[in-house]
Amino acid sequence: MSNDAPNSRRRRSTEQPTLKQVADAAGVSAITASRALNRPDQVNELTRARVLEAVERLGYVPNLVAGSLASARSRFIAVIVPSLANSVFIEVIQGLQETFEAQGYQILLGNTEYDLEREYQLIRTFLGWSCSALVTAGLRHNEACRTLLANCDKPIMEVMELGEALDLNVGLDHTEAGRCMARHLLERGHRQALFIGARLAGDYRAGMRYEGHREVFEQAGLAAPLLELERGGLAAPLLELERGGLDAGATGLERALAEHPGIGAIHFANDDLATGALLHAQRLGLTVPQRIAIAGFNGLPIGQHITPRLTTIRSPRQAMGELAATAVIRRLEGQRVVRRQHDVGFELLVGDST
Amino acid sequence: MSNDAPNSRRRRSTEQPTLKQVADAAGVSAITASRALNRPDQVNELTRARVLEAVERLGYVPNLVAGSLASARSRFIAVIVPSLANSVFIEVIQGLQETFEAQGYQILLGNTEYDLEREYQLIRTFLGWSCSALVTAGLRHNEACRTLLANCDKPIMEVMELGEALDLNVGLDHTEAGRCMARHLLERGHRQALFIGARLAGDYRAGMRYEGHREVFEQAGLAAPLLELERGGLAAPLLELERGGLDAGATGLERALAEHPGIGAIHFANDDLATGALLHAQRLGLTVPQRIAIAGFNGLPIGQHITPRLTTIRSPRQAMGELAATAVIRRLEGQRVVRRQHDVGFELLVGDST
DNA sequence: CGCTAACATGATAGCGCTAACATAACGAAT
DNA sequence: ATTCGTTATGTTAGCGCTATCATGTTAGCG
Repeated sequence: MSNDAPNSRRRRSTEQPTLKQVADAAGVSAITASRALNRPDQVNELTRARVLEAVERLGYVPNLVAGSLASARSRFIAVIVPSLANSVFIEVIQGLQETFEAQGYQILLGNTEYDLEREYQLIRTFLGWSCSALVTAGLRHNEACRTLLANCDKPIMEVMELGEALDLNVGLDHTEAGRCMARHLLERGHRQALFIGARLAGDYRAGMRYEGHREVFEQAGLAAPLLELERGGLAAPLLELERGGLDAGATGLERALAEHPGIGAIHFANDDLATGALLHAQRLGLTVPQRIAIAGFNGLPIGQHITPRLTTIRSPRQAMGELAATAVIRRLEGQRVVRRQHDVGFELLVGDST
Repeated sequence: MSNDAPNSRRRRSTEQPTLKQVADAAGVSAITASRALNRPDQVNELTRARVLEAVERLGYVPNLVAGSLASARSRFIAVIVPSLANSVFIEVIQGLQETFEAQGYQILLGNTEYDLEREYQLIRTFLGWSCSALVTAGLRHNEACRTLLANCDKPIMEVMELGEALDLNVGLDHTEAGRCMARHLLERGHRQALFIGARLAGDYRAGMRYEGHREVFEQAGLAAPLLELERGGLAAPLLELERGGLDAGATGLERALAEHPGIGAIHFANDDLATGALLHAQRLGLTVPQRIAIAGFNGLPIGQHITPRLTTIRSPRQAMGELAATAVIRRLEGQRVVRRQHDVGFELLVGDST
């Protein structure tokens, strides 16, 4: 039928039908077929029906790579997190994914493993895929990253924490969260409180919570000792933390009792550690909160199911993802974004462990 | 210098430098620059150095979309899971991601939300991105999916469970796991055991475990009652399960006591439910395992930290992801894959709750 | 009846890269 | 000197799609 002259340099890879073949089958030009699929309102209804019928009949699957190249748009959203082992990031990803997928965007997930150089490489790769926007967990990047992000002229969304953002920012104030819990401990009469975290160089948001905690205690004229488990960055080989921190929490409690005999309360950097410690305290026969008070951070379900119920701080993580995605989508659709920065806040859950 | 005649139809979108510009800057042809970046061994060392220098100087970021179109390869791996809320899938994803990323592959994550039609749409999209391979959680697909997968001529890896797979398969035998736990319960003298699951139509692997459980009990001449919480598919709006099943486990215990007064043991479909029930039993003052024995499935850390320690079955989920990725990579690199099917097995963790 | 606007469709030329083939230079083997 | 193989590089022609501009067709209007 059509021009099948065996051109010397043909190199079609798959036998997948192309848009051209669909168009021929429907008796229209390629561009009309393209419009029938991507801009239905620009095409006559009957024409469109014929194209869709041909698509169905031939089993056509659009080549999105070619489409992206031609249009220089990709509907990819780069999402970069430091870890998948921490449920906190998973919940944010869930919120992002749900919202982006509903609008036809595809997430490209990158895991830096708490390595800023790795983040840079991921961003380069994702830019190479002409992603429409980038979402990163956290505000800390290395110099190369920051340059790349600043020059790429795409929406950048930084989530998890608030601060001096490159572009858009949805998160919460971790220092304030630390202050909040510290005030709660003081209110409950705990004058001797220890903050326990792990690898604060990597988990720097926990470090910010400690700063808030310290500020409050020092303003009250009290000491604010810190006990850091597995010091160092989170990129170091994982030990106890690998399994979610429950073991590390137990270890933390032991070390607290040994190294800070007078301590009456422990403010843990997260609920995993706090839960591990609480369960361990029960094994040791220590009453919580009478002998030792325990506080956490994150508001994980498990903390609200154990007895005594864990005092902790909950942040709306899934909502954070949803809000972030919504703001990015607004921007992509050309609407002016009113708020570049959005504080999602947090909630003190007063349990029976303090 | 070069031909800058203003062609009428120019439509370069970004100001990003192209490979051609890098090549010009390095004084070589575009293809040489391409080879310098992608096949370093095919290019003279000095030439390559000049190209890399130009890349650095111009801040060139390769356009992977164009590269994929030209080569009809994409280094994308489609990974399709039914949910991100369940840590079980996250762990598999972790194993996959780690292994694939190390080999330069990028994961495209899709979430079906337990909807087989959604799975079909995702697969179409991912095929449109010329993904190199597809990994799906589970063996159940609808007809359209199966057709698409069978005809796409790419490695297909099905993980989580073992059975009649389309291509490659890494997983474990859930029916056997159910049998294993049932035998354990019988050994411990529990003649009156109830299986509690939730939404078994969606979580059909739990249904398989129940089948194994039932088989063993019935062969012993015993009843194997089933209590299904929130009956229906997992795509239905989530209620208690939303928060991970701890609440649902408590509810399950209550209902078990009310509806099956004589029951002495409960075999839960997973550790979330079992942990929720165990903690609730403590609140109710029921001794575990004397008054009621509790078993789970998954081997989550929390189950091993509560008192009494939860009897459960652990499967190597991260390793499953790693093995699956390794097999897919082998296939992609043209090596013959010896085992199309790999049983990763499971491990009975005997705790103090049975 | 001509003029314009709105709609529907098509021809052409890229998007930025790489596969396939072509060429050149050089030493080793015949 | 001729042939061959190896290595390094270049020329050309796409990959499959869509942006851009052009054209045709119909309706609306004074």
